[in-house]
Amino acid sequence: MKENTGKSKYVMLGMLARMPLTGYTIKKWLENEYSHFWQESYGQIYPTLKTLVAQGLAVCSDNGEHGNGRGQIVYSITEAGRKELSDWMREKPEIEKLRYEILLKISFGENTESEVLIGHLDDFIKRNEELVKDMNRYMEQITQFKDQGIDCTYSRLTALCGVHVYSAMKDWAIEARKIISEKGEL
Amino acid sequence: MKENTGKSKYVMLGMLARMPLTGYTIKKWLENEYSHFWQESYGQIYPTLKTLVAQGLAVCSDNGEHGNGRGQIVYSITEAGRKELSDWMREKPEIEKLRYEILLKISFGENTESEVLIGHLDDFIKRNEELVKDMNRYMEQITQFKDQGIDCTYSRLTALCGVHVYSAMKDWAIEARKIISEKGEL
DNA sequence: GTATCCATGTAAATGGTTACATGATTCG
DNA sequence: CGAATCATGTAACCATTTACATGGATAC
Repeated sequence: MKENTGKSKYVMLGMLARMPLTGYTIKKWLENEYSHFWQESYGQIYPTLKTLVAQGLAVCSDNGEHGNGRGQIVYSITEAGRKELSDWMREKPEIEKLRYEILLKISFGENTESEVLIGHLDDFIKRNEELVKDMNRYMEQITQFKDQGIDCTYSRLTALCGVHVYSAMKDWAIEARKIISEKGEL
Repeated sequence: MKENTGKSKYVMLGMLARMPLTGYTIKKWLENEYSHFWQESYGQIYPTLKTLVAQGLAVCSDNGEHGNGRGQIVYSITEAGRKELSDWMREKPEIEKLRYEILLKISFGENTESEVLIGHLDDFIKRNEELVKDMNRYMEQITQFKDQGIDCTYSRLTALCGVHVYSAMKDWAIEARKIISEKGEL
C-alpha cells in the first residue's frame, strides 16, 4: 500500500476532526471553502481515507449499514487520528512552492506583443476581483454563524488572507498593465 | 520518450530565447531570479533540454568542442523554438493551484494551542519580510542595468509582484496573529 | 591535497490528476 | 423517464523531487 507521506492525509484528518464525513462531502467542502489555497481530487481522497482506516486514524461505517439509503461511507476520526493531527499541527509548515504561469509569461514578455500581455493581465485582474468578492461574501456568511454562537475565527482568517493576497495581486496587475501599455506607446 | 507537456519546456525556451545557456546556469538563474514564483530541479532540466533538441526547438554544442575546458553543453534556441515559445505566450495562462500549508494549519487551528499558531505566524512574518527585502534589493539592481541602457521592464514587474504579494502576506499574518492572541486571552 | 564549486546525468519514488466505470437517488 | 446529482472507486498517466553517481576545475 502507498505510504501517503503527503499532506492530503492531514487535510482529511483536519476535516474529520470537526465531524464525521463522507469522501464526497469532503470534496464538496474543499471546493467551497478551501479551493483558494488547497485542492484535492477524488483520486487522492478515497485512497487516503482507506489508508487512514488501515492506520487506525479513522473508522468508517461499513458500506451497507448507512443512514439515508445511499452507498455512503461515513468516516470518523479516532483518538489516534487526533493525536496524529495535533502532532502535525506543531510541525513547521513547509515553504510553499509557487508556480504562477502569468509571471512566467510576463517575465518572458519580450517574446510577444504588449497586447497579448495586456490581455492576460486583464483576465487576471477580473479573476482576482471576483476572488476578493468571493472572500468577502464568505466572510459575511461566517459573521452570521458567529451571531449564532458558532466560533469561526480560523475559517475567517483564511478568507481574510485571500482578501489581502487577491487585492495585492489585482493592484499589481493594474500597475503592470499600466507600465506595459506606456512602454508600448513609445 | 517522455512527451513533456508541462511548463518546464517553455521555461527553458524562455531562458534560451535571451542567450545560449547550459543546464547548470539555467538552474542558477532560476534560483536567483525566479525562485519566488517558479522552480525546477535538475531532474527536470536536463531531460527537458534533451527533448528540446529532439524536437528541433534547440541545438546544443556537442560535449567536447566546448568553450572553457569544462564538460559544459551549451544550448541555443532555434527558429522553431522561438515560434513554439511565441505560440505559448499567446495561450491563456492556467489558473494557479496553490497549496499554502500555513493556511491549512490556521484553518484547523482548534486542534492545537494558540501559541503554536502564533509561532508559525511569527516565522511566516519574518520570512515574508525577508522576501520583500529581497525583491526590493533585486529591483534596485535592475535599475542599475536600466541606467546602462538595458531594458529589464519585465523582470522588474515580476519582482514588483513579489513586493505586493509578500507585503500582503505579512500584513495578513500580523493581523491574524493579533486576532489569535486576543482570542487566547479571553 | 582537499574542499568546494562547476557540470551532467539518471533511476526510483512520490505526488497528483484525469479519465473512466458503476450504480443509486432525486427532481422535474 | 430522463437528467442531474450523489457517491465510490481505480488504473493509467503525468509531473516532479530525491538521492545518487561521476568527474573536472578552481581556490586555499
